[in-house]
Amino acid sequence: MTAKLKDVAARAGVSVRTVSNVVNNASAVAPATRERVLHAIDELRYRPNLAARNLRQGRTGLIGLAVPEVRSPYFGEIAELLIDAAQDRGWTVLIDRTDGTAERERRLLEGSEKHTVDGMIMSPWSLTPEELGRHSATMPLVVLGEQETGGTADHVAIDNVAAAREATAHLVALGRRRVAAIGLQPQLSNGTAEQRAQGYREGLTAAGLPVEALLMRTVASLHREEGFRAMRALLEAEPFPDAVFCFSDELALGALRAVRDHGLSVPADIALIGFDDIEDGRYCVPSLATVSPDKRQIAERALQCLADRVYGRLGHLPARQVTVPHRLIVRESAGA
Amino acid sequence: MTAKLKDVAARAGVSVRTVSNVVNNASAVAPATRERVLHAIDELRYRPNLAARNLRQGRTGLIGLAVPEVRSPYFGEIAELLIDAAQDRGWTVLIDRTDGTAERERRLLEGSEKHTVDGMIMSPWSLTPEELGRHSATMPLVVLGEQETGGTADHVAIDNVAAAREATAHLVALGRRRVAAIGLQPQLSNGTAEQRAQGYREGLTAAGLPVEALLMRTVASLHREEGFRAMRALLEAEPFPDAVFCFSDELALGALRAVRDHGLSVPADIALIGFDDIEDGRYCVPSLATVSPDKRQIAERALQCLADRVYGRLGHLPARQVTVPHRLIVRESAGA
DNA sequence: CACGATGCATGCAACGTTGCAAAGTGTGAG
DNA sequence: CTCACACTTTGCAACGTTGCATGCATCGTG
Repeated sequence: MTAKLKDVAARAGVSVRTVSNVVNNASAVAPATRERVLHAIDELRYRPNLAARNLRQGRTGLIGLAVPEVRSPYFGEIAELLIDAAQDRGWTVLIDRTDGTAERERRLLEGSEKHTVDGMIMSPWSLTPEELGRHSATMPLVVLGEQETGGTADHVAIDNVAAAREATAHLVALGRRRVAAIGLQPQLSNGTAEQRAQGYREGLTAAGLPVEALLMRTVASLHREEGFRAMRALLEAEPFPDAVFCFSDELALGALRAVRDHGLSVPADIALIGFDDIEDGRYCVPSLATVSPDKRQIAERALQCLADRVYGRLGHLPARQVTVPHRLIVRESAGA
Repeated sequence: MTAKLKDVAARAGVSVRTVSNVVNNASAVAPATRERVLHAIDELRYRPNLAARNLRQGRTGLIGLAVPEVRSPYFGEIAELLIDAAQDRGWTVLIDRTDGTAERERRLLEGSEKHTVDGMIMSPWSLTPEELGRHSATMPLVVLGEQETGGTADHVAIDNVAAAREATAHLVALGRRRVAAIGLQPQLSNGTAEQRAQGYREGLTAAGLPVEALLMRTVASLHREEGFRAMRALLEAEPFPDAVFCFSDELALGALRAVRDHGLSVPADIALIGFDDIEDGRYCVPSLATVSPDKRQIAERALQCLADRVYGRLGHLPARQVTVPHRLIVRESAGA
């Protein structure tokens, strides 16, 4: 059995309350007493029982992070940054994976109401904005990568439309005329893909190029396989695109492989730009041009929003929309 | 304020205790009563307060997972599999990142004694076996990827020596005579690198080849950059190696890039084999040969061990050593 | 009909901590 | 010498849940 406050108190010859005061250095404690208590704590290897503390205080020190998948490089990096930022604020992060299914996303939001976590950061995939908004009434919620949600959930994201427009514009600036897009997901209520598609169309239109349905490929996920599959489909139809804007770096890596398998060269025959700036893109051959969201700032701002809601009066703040900067990183795959 | 048992009890016109019985379907409850209680629970949107439950029961339903980094593909995949396996057992996984520093590893083990988690799974990097053993006395601990630890911690790992030997033997079987190794970490107490080095040496010796110090490169981490750096160093000295066994796929991906930058071809000029079988290796160009540990089984066995310790009497079982199978996957980078 | 067995429901206490209010101690000013 | 005041310490209650023991019907059996 582990030592508890009572044991420490007995050992140090003071009241339970005084030990608690020392542990939390709340209220004034005489230096001599503090010394004695600390010594007792050390001797008995006392560790506060978090369950009891949480019960008493009504907070758990845990926040939930729900992402479609942990192993994806993008979410992995985001998760790591969030954990750091959380630690600075004394929080521990509970990571959960939604697989991108509406059912798991819903279940997590409901489960998060079991007082397990003080708040939740979610990167939704299938859930409708309305549903997200409904839950934010019950518990502090920050949504990543999604705009325009009802309710009181805060939102942290980059300007996806602008980012996609810039990426497309860059490909056009290279002299490419048949710029394809891989990554549309019309079946999802998640608006991110639609925003990037919108930016892509705007980029083409601004350059006076037509928007061709045949150059826009839908995918079932943002994984390499899907990029591979979509690129192969593009290559089967004549004429080829001479550039492709992929809605994620992983899609781009899959596409890259398909182009090489087809005996063509990147960027000579087909230029590629991805999205997310994952580490792999910096080391593959050729290195991958990409749109780089400021991930550190995403993590920082998301936690700031959450802290405001958890410590401020819940529901008092209106929903906030935080836009984080991004930049286009030109590497070999797009003519660097 | 959220509803509690008392509120539900009042609503349903029964005692608090009966509601608790319904929630946990413990003890017999008359169908009619159960119905009434469930209805009240639904109306009030009651959710059990985990902090209170944990305090009462002395368990938290959380287990800790400490890995050097979350964003690394290998640990990301392992984490995901562990989360699945944990969920099957009603556990939630709390992921923590150690950065591979002894200080953070130590802090996590100590922190895990705050009754936050029921047990811990750790992939140690810098901590000495003795230190790990010491903590396993206080809390159920399962160690991944490390052998020969004192104390009562269980160990789950593949046979690293054999795996490295096989990888080396394969390169030799391709006709390569100057087989280098990238990934030694003599400064670490973590034994994994040493075991792989041992297997590498055995593989060379078995083929009648000399073990050359100049062909064995140390690294500071298992990241791409380090693989890149180490490979460049190997290329600067004449004569080149004609094959390289990297102690991780990430090292191999960095090395691959260095070889290409140097104007050489993989596998024609230099064959490469990595370790871990991460997803990236299947899609890069050329695809990466690798040693593939059975990750699913690692996760499954680790959780089995932990469950045995948490639910069985702590400390009653002697330390167990579980060896999980692996296999060599030959892809383009090693002559497929 | 009496009695024990069974099924169902309940009240009390406790898990380890902290908020609150108040008690005790000592110091300096009036 | 007394009183006000600051400093330090304390006891009690409560957070929401479940283990334990027990009460109260009802039922089946001898």
